[in-house]
Amino acid sequence: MRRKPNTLVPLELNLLGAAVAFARAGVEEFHGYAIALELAEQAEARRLTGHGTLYRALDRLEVAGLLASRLEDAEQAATERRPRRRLYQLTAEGIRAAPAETARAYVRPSGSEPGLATQ
Amino acid sequence: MRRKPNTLVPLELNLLGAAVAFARAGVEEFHGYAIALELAEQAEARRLTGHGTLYRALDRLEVAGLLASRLEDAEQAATERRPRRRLYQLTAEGIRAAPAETARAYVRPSGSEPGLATQ
DNA sequence: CCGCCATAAACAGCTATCTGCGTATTGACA
DNA sequence: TGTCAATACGCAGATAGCTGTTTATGGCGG
Repeated sequence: MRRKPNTLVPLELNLLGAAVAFARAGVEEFHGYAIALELAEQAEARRLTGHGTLYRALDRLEVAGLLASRLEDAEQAATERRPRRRLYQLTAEGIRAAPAETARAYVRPSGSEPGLATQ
Repeated sequence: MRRKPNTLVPLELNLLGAAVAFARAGVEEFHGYAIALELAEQAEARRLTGHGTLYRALDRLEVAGLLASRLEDAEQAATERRPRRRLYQLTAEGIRAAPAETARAYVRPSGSEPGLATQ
């Protein structure tokens, strides 16, 4: 797809928007599978079958410095009897890179909350 | 299946035999997926579709005190980029409970193939 | 001896992340 | 403008372990 430097492909914009939406909702960190479910539920965007595309896009965003990731606490995963998650967080650069419309485009009005729930 | 106390069902005997075989081969600890692959390869026993049956049988053996398990080191799994394993080990009681024939039955000597052209 | 029922086994699917491979798309350049 | 190459995307499946639901089976009471 020979990408133009310093641009984001639609899926990346989408994910960045999702990250902003999470942040607005007070969720500092999110993981790939959560986004996969979200996208599947909204039936929006691609199917992301197998989630391979999604995880690779998240990787790219991290490499680009727009997201930062850490592995979740191992004990947490163990007590909840599930695989360990990789938790992503918006960086300052990521916030800058996400245009307002992108975030709005993702948030998709259900009732539309005008005020920003901070932090 | 209303089991008679202090007996093992075939699958459990099979797993116990596998554990003995591993121990004989110098492998102190093994994990469920490894056994699943082993069984699938040998095309022996049941299909164990989804591995659910296998993991439940391992659980039963642990509850019965014939196996002991621990979660693998989280860093180990992380550096190898795979889910964390549960590592099983024979207990003294497990060794006692595994009759010699069971172990031999599992090991299946690969030395002698009577008339079968391998494929 | 036969039916009841506890439970093992089979089938299906979830939770998470990641890799390999073929195809589609797109930016760059001639 | 058309071609080429880089790369995103979609599909498939690997890696591990675990749960829910139905079906099969075997021990035991009557």
